[in-house]
Amino acid sequence: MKPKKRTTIYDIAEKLNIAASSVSRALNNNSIINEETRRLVHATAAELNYKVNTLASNLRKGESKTIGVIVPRINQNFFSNVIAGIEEASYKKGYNLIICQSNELREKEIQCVNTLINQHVDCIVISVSAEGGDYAHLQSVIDSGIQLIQFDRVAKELETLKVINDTEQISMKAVSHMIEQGYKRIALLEGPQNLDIFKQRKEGYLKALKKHHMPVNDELIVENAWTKELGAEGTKRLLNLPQPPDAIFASTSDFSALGVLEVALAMGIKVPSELGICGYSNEAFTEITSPSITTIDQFSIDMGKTIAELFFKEMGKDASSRKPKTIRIKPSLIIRASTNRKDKK
Amino acid sequence: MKPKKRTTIYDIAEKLNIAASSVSRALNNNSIINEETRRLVHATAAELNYKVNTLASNLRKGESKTIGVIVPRINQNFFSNVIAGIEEASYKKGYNLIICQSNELREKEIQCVNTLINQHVDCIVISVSAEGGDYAHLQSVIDSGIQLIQFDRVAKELETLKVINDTEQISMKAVSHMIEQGYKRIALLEGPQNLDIFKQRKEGYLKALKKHHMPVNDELIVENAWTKELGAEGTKRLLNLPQPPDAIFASTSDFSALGVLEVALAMGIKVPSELGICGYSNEAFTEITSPSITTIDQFSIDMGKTIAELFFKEMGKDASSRKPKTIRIKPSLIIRASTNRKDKK
DNA sequence: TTGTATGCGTTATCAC
DNA sequence: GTGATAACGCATACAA
Repeated sequence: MKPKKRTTIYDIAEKLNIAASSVSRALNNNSIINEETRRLVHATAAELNYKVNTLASNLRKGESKTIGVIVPRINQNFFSNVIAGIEEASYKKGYNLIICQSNELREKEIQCVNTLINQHVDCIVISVSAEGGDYAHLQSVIDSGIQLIQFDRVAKELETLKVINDTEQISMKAVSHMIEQGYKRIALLEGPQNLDIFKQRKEGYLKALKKHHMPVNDELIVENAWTKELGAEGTKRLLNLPQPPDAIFASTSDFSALGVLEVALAMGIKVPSELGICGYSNEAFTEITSPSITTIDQFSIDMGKTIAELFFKEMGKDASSRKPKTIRIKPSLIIRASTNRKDKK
Repeated sequence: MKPKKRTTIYDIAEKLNIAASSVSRALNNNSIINEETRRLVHATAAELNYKVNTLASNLRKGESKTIGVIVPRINQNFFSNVIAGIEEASYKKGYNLIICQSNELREKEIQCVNTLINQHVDCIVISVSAEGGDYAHLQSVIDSGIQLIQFDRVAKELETLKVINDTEQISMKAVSHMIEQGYKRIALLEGPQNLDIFKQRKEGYLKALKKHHMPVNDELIVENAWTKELGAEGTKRLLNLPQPPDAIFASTSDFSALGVLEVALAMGIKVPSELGICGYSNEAFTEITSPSITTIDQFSIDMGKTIAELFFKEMGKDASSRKPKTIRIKPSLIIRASTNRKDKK
């Protein structure tokens, strides 16, 4: 036996001897419908266990009430928090989320974009993969008349809605904080420079040094150190220099900061007295390492909510009157033990 | 100007002076179609930037190629890992994920279920919220002919597909391990007993005690201690008993285990020599606390993949020939410093 | 207030 | 091989 056919508005109409359109109206509490038929329709719908077919409804209405989200990895704290934020805000408005992960691969990202366009989502929210390349696929989202919102890792050349952190400024603040703590040779672990956010973190680092009239030392800048392992590796190199750094800004992530910490402890280097460490993202574990790690909170859940709210605010406007717009969320420097050598008793 | 109408198969048909049905066939490389027209259609489709309307296609075909996932919280390590696993496996098969979070609320969970039924998803994957109550809404999923797969937190009375851990067994193993380490008074932090998984963890604890002929002591069992804060609170009470425990099995989560650790350290109690601690879930941070925390790895990403594979395997069968089936994934005890007092030098 | 007719974009079933 | 046509389930313009 085949799975039983689901009841439609026609089944209800037939049973009540009225037109399907009336059923539709009654169900949507739409036009001025007789209270009695409205009641009857609802009762019968419940009785027959009727469920709207959102597919059909959306097809007819030309909207999907769905937001597509593409992130490099779903199971990364920052991203899952953003997603949770988007979900919370959009659910209230009756919107659903379709989630895809690009796994940091351009090819998969393109596939995801196409799937979401095909699904006729009303909006695509994306944080681009690290692989880089051109953004023709994102342009085609815009061309399809679908609202595009970039967040965190954005392609800045694309004129879209963007929700980002004030990355450069907070990075500058973090490095300035280390300088004020008396650190003299501050190293940088940097991320892939084809992503703007990592460029900006580096820029903040450079500006802080400049502002405090400190020299920029290329041997203190380590490329592509954005995992715990790469961070650890870079740290070993740094600490074995003739003139090793006395602080490290792991601008890529808290994971690389953790790599730094582990290497330092293994080498018997005292944190924060001999080496200051600052990470990025405020991962849960930064609070509980010993010493705890200074880091930057990106307010990821808020970011998600902001994204959803931005979409709903811009939703009404039709494609041609859309203006690019950037919302900046001010991150916050969380000073912990790993850079705090002045307040120590 | 309204957002420009998207091109349909009719636009292609018109341009090539053939029937829309032929376009459809060509696009799907379906029935035996002339190679030349096939080529032409594909070329024109690309030229006009044609994108299928999955909504329409799905409506016609009566399937959605979509899997709905409901979890208490998206941004919780275990769940985001499971989701990542499901995504990875189902993406390959051309399936999309719609994600909802119940926020541990029964009411929202019911809403999520309804939304997903309305969306005509092909399968609903759920880990039920802690609030409990009856499972009529899940029954209605089954009644709608939608495949239902429960994981981790399952309602065992419902005859559905289930993917779970061997919870009781691994809990027993964890407690046995502590006993073998020489701990004599082992306390339990337990979770909401309306959820089977927490019942089973307790059961494992009890069985381990029994097996080793150790007394069960009710004052060593703390109810509802499933956050870091509640874990800490419970620990304070335990450690202030006339006869305090010398080990704590934080069966609810690593977060409560962390609460235990912090309280112990604050009270100057040495871990593991004076107090053994075992958590649950293998959160990233358990590896980097000092001492590192013994815990249980649930293989969450594998669990996600298993769920997706199970769905695809059962997919062909129609609703009436579906049999309940439970797949058990063997978790693994990860012994770390917090319970290891024998191997110490 | 209600019914009739039509279309959303596809695909499947016929004919030819 | 290809074309015409109906149908998926719903919502709306229009008529009544």
